[in-house]
Amino acid sequence: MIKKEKITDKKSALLQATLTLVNNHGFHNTPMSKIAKLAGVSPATIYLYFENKQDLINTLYLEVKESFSVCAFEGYHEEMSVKKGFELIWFNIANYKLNQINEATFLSQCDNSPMIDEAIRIEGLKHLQPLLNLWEKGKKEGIIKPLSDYILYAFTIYPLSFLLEMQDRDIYTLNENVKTKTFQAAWDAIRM
Amino acid sequence: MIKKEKITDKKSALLQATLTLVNNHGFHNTPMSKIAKLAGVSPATIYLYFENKQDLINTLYLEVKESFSVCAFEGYHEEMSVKKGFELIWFNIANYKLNQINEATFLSQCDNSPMIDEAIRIEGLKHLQPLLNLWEKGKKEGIIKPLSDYILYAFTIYPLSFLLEMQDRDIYTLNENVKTKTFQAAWDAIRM
Amino acid sequence: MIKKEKITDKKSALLQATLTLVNNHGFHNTPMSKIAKLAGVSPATIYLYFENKQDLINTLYLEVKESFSVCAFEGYHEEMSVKKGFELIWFNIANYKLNQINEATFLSQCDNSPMIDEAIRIEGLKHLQPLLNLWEKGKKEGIIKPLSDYILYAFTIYPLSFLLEMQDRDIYTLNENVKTKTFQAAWDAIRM
Amino acid sequence: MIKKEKITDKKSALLQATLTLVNNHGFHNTPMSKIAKLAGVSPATIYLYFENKQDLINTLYLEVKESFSVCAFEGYHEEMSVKKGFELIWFNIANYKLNQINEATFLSQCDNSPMIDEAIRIEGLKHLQPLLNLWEKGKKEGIIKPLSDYILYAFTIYPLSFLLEMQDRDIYTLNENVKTKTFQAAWDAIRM
DNA sequence: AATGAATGAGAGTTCATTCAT
DNA sequence: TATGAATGAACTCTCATTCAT
Repeated sequence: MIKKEKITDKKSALLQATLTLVNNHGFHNTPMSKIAKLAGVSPATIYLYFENKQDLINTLYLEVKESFSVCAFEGYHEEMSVKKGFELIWFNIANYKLNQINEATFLSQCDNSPMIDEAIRIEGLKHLQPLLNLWEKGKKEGIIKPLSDYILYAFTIYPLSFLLEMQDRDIYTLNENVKTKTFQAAWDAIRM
Repeated sequence: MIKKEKITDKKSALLQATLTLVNNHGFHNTPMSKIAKLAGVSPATIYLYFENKQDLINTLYLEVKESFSVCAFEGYHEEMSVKKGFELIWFNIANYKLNQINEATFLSQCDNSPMIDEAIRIEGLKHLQPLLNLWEKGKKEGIIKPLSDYILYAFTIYPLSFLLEMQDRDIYTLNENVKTKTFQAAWDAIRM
Repeated sequence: MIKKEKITDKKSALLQATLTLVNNHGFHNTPMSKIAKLAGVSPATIYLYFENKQDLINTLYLEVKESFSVCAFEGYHEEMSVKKGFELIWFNIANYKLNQINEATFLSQCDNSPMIDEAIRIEGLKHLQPLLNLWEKGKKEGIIKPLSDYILYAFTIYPLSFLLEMQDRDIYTLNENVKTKTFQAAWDAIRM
Repeated sequence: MIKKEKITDKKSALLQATLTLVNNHGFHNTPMSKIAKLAGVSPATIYLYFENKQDLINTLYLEVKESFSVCAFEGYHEEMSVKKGFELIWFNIANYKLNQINEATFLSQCDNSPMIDEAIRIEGLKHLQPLLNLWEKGKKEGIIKPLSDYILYAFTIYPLSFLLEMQDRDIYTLNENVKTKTFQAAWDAIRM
């Protein structure tokens, strides 16, 4: 029992260290040696838990993406109305991005660079399916504009990445009041 | 005169080579030696025109950003109505992003990574001033929602980066008809 | 008793694994971890039976060399005539090299590389003493050319290593008929 | 001109250093860093002249093999009688192996290990063709035993490798007189 | 006796940058 | 101005060996 916990300890210490360092310096400016040092292990130890640097990043990506998805759809069920459902999901995502800053920043970096293997990236995309289903329903009901999912995503969820980045750089911070107004913009963009 | 042209030749050959290589392989997978080879010069020559790799990237970034700005505001003058002005600028930017794919991809890469020095990035932002002025006017006239410029940007211009990336990866392509509908989404997001 | 057998079990499993792996991948491409895995034990266990990698190899070398010697002189007794005795030993060795391919290949590899400690190598040579005695007798009787044992060895036994290697690489295989003719060559080389 | 000589200088210094170190410590105990040090250059410089360690070894192998072939067939022409031709070649090779000890030892090591790529090894074999032709002629004339070239090689040329090794280890040295007698053994092995 | 986890030392290789010409 | 040659520093990754259990 103690043993297993310890193992998990080291593996997650490594993942955590990677998250921090990649966020602050980028993938290519994060040598394995620094990850090891921050995690408090020897560089060689990394290779007990991960095949190589790419595998380490991929694993971290999928793990964070998973935690993101869980947050994104928390409290959501398919019987909800389109608007209510979308509102719930949007705020879930917004809160994740603006509160879990480290994780969100990391996902942003990954999604905007060839740092993650294409196959892994695609695997990570599956998590959004419920949102796509919701949009489908909304389009059928004439509530949402008949646009490609890519466009709907681009004008509702993707903008949050920009706001996250602004917040991360201490340029601009959203408070709760503004967040509600921002949701209105997102909803106006895609509603009929 | 001839001499100066020649110099310019080499410098811009280097910038062009950098653009191509960074786009295709990323900043850290683009060694100076390859840039030199593609530009047809010796690695040492790069250092006659640029201080170091970072300076080369910064210079390229500012140059491309400048060309982007010129496009963005082509045909625009401050007497235009808010809606007309915004429409013009939005389509200018959309066309730039979807047609000048190389330049746009490069800007996207830079804006989404710590590859560009913060100071330089801020300098690049100044170019958008006319758009910010337009929004200011729109807000005063009650045409545009009273939101921070960052939010307005996030929900109108920034989404184009996502669509550019989709197009770049051959996942989704916008035709003219859809582009018009997409503009509608952007406008709906920020109009009162 | 059971205990001792078990120990022997593990030790010989390790030796066997080493033989296989070194034959297939060479000394330096055979990590201790792979030896352990193939033998079904932990890497640390190796060090209960052997001081280090070098000791493991040395031990294996001497063991195989011993089995080789047993084969080489099977059925031989000093009362035999020089020719008969030499013929017996030569065929014994030839059959060993061409049939016990794994062991023979391993010996060949060891003998042709600085992989084995010099002291150990010399110890392994002692096993050939009966053959050297036979040659001594042959020289005295005027049946065998008065050449150094090194030369006699070089032109009778050593060539078999080359043929073994050819066979190992599927380049050339000796059948029984050719083997007899080959013995004739060996004998002609050293007989008066 | 000076420049080209310098280039050749460094490349051949590297090849020479490799020869020495591989001879003394084996391929896998010869790190690139030591090769560089012995050649008086930086490790990175090696990669200006060779693709990687394997390429360095391959190049050296082919170069030495070439010099060996030149020696082996010096003074030989196809009009010679079988015996005279064989004698010439055999002594050429013997002298090479016993005098150019470094080169010969290196070739021996390469030929007896998977250190050289198979394709390169095959390329190196072509050099022996004149000897094979000579044997063919000898077999037709009924002067040489009708045995496979592999066997003829094993009992005439290959034994020299053993003697070379003995000499290299200061165990046994051939003088001119003995060398002649040794030739007799080689010739007796394959003549009718 | 036996182990899985852990590691320090070192391997091959790359690259931004410099220097002699 | 322009260069090809050269390099020191740093990278990722491997492995013989050890240690706590």
